[in-house]
Amino acid sequence: MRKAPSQSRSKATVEAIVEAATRILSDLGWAGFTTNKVAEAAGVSIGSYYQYFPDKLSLIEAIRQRHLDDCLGTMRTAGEGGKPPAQLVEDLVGSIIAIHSHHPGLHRVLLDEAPSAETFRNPEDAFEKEYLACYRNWVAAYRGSRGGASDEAIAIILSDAIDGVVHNAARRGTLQSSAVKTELIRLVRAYMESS
Amino acid sequence: MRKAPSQSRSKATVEAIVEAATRILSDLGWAGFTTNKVAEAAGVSIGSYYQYFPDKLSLIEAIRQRHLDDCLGTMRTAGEGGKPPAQLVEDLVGSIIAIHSHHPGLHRVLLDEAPSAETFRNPEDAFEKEYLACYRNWVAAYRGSRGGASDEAIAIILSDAIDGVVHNAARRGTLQSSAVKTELIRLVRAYMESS
Amino acid sequence: MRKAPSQSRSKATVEAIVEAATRILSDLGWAGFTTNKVAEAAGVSIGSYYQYFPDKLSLIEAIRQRHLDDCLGTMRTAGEGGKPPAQLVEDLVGSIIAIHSHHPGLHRVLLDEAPSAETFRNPEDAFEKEYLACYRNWVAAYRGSRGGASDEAIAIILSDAIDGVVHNAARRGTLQSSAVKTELIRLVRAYMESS
Amino acid sequence: MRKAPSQSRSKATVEAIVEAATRILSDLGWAGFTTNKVAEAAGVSIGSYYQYFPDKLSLIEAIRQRHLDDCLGTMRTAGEGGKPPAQLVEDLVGSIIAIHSHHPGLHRVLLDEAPSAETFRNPEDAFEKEYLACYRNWVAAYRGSRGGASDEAIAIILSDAIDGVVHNAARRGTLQSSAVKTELIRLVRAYMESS
DNA sequence: GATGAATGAGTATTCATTCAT
DNA sequence: CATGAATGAATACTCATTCAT
Repeated sequence: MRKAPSQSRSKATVEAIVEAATRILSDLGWAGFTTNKVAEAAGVSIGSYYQYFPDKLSLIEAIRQRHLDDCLGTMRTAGEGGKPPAQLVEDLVGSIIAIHSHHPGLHRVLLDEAPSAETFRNPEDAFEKEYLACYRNWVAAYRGSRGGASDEAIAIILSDAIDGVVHNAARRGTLQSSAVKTELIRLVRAYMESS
Repeated sequence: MRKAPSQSRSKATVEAIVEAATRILSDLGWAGFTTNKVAEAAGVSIGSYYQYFPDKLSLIEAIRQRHLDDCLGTMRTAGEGGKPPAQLVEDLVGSIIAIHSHHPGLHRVLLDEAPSAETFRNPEDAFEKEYLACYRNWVAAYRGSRGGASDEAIAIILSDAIDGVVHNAARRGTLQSSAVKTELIRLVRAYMESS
Repeated sequence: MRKAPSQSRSKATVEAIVEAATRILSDLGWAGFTTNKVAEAAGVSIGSYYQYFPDKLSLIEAIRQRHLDDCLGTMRTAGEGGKPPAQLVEDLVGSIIAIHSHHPGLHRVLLDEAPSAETFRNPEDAFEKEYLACYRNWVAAYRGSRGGASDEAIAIILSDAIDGVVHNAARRGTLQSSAVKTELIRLVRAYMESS
Repeated sequence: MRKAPSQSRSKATVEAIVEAATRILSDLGWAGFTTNKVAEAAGVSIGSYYQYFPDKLSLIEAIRQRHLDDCLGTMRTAGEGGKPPAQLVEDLVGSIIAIHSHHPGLHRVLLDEAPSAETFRNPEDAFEKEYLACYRNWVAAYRGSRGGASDEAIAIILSDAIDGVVHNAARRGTLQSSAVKTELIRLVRAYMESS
């Protein structure tokens, strides 16, 4: 972002922009997503848009970031509190599905239409590092002292498999299907308990 | 595609266009991918391009289709010939990894930058149907007569999980890592053998 | 220029653009000079404009270049043919005044409003080098073997003084005044004949 | 200017703005010269800027005016005190060169990039009138009662020739070269003493 | 008087696509 | 069939200027 909104007036402006953008992206897709249209929908002048966002991409990134923050928040809490492993899996899967259920249309656009920044799925990225660290802790807590591959290798495979199942279900609009949740849980448990 | 290339000269033209497009997409990314540039790189006039492709999207789809055909081919053969289940998994995973290793740069672009047609991951799409059917057969062959979720539900989860692991590894450039293959095999086996 | 106009159709296009630009610059000044307006006035689409000119500045440069070519042409011929010095001066001054009389409004805009390229009055520039060389020859032919400053130093002062007199007269619209010509000739002769 | 700064605080504000503007123009050129940037560099809000300057052009004019005032000051004193003609020329040329040596980068921008007001080199303009009057007096004092063109015609030619030599030297960065000064003096003397 | 958030008209430039030759 | 000159709708982004606080 070009400039941090300090006063409450500007905070509202930024909020309105992000919300309008989410709506437009959801409803019209990437093709209908123009900075002028976003500003208008937000009830804000195009000039105000560029006070806070240096360009078009940075708005997409801001939206993506909010989603990533949600995911990270879930990961941080899902591992807390010494629950039994079975519960751990159910909570994690449930949370991730819940997060991706908020704006179903948005995810398809974000995944398949909007261009991604360089940092997307880049292991050097700060978010990716912390996200993976959460998974690593979670894996360590789950598997106990069983042998085999490193926590990190398992964390990556697990994270990517869940990512694939959840995102593709979101694309198909079947994220609410109970079968998806049940089977995903079964998948995770089976993998975690294998040798 | 606008018209099927019947003569051999036409076939060569189409081939040249698709190859040039693949190269440009790989090297310059979606941003550098313009129809005029593709035509020039293919040694063809822009007018000729539009003889064979009705628009820009159809070229992307043609490229994607080649990849999907590869995947389908693998799925068709991977399930053949009454191999033992353990072998079945190894062959499948190995083939999918091999397919995605051909143009590493291209996949990242296709996944994260290029827009997808409506048919992408659409269950109504002919490719999706056949692809899923392969998985279903494969699942049926593997699991035997165990109870639980339907073959279809399992096939979808499995396909999506593999998709997630393989595509994210391709994005990171770690597709050749042996840990990816080993763990992916373990994931599939564990899931297939669970209750 | 982005691309040389090879066919006669495209040559006409480029010509129409440059002419329309000259007219607009002359009539509306730099403020009214937009690429879209130029294209429209030239009876050409904005797309055609950008086939031949990479940006807005390059069109200004093209116009300036034509003027510089005129000046250079004059300098090349003004020194030819062993005329007596007195005649030399009169021909030179007359030609320069004539060149600047073609589009009186244009010069004021080009000088005082339009941005100049890096090469403007840059001694490293090819045009500047050749232009100065002409002046040097001319000075050498005029002064004979008199001592004093180098031909080059004299050429620069002379060129700059003429430049100042002619351009300021053009700005004021007094270029046609016979006093300007008479006195400029007197200035040049006096300088050339001084010790 | 919108209003004369009467209090000392206001004077300081105006001063800070003009100085910041000079610096920015010098360092970043006309392209980097924006009212917001100038205000920020001056440590003043953009709102305050518009208290003192009605628009952007007036700031440029203020900067130019300071330079013109310098020139006029020089002209006023250069002609005083019954010096011998030879001394007169040397003082005049020396002063003009000195004035243009203060901000070399600024002059190139002011001459070649910044747009000029309608008053620029406009004979109706008060500055132009007074400046020319100085030159006329100076010419009259120098030439004595020799015949020929009017004092005014000579004054214009002289002023423009000096303008050309000095400004072009400033553009090239050769204003400090002693040859420029020597030859310019020689040019003026030769012209004044001819016929 | 001072502030700085907000404004919005204005413009250069791209690139998929057409069609006369 | 091939060519490539021409098209023009569409859009990101700037920056001088205003005015509510």
